[in-house]
Amino acid sequence: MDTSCIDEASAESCTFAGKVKAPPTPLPLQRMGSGTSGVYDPVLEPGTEAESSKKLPSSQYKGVVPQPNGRWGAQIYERHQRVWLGTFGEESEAARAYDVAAQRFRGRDAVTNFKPLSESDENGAAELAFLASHSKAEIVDMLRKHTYHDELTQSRRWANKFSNRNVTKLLMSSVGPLPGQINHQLLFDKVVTPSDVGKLNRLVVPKQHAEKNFPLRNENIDNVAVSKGVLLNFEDGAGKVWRFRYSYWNSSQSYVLTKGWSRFVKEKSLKAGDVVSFWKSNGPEEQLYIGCKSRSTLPDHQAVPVNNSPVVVRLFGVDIGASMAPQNKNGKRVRDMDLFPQHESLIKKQCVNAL
DNA sequence: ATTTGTGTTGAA
DNA sequence: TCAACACAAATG
Repeated sequence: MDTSCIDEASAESCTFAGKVKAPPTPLPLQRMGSGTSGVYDPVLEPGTEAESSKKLPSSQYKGVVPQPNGRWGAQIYERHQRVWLGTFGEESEAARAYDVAAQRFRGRDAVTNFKPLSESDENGAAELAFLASHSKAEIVDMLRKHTYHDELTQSRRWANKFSNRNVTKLLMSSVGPLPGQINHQLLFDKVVTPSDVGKLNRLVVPKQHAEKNFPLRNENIDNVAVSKGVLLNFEDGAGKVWRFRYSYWNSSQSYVLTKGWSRFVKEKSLKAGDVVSFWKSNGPEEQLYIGCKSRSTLPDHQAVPVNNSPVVVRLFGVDIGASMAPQNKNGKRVRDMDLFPQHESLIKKQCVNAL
């Protein structure tokens, strides 16, 4: 594959790098793209296309394409590249495969063919958690091998032994709350500065995010904004609650987390450049969460690399860290996940398992 | 011999 | 981003 497009950094520059098709190939010209060409639905319909070995019947579903042999292929696009999701006998089956991929790749607001998963529904929540606990590559692999349903069912087995709340915590401890996708909404990330982890014992909360997410009741006394500050509780991935004093510093005109912050920095071994993330639960409780990762935001939390807490490793019944062995239960060969190179192997430090 | 799924392109 | 088309690579 195009290994030149492995990480975000080279994203743009690699678009077609190293693959330069010599001459734009003077192809047999006139070839139209999308089926919008003329009319395609009218006459040729189900079953009757037998005679037409010409045009393949386009699918009514998104992400589904016809195969020469009458079967259906599913595909989804990710950063200018097609990710093949496999072939299926039923058009709707391919459509469902697309839906699964779409929700894993694009989150809750992905456009789907059928009813999207809902966290409000018991099974929906379980499936979302399942999706969240597997890398894109793993999900795609399951779809291509048609083992998604089985694996999902299997995961529900052990999941039932835990309360939803605990499952949520465990998931967070392994991959983080999955911004915008599952039960927690990402409020914002901040790459901590040297002073955020230095002797000042405070974290500057970007004004924009502070005012939007952490409203501070400022009583205006005599035209002077006065704020006593408040205590905010944040839960980390391990379920530990951190209490920080949150206030506004007139001197520097900035919002800060002070008392309690240094302990967090110390325990998580936060270093300048690491990323601290803040989430809130979607429910009515409005619980706040905090987590951190080393270095810049990972594009896709992905399968958690190397140092997982042993607890997590056992959790999913699959080896999260070392992408599943390149072979499924059927013992069939798997064209390994050099599929989408991505950047699943970035190494993280303490922050990860501390999450 | 078939089927999968990649290469490519035009359109949105 | 997406799907249509052609056809080479992968499978049985």
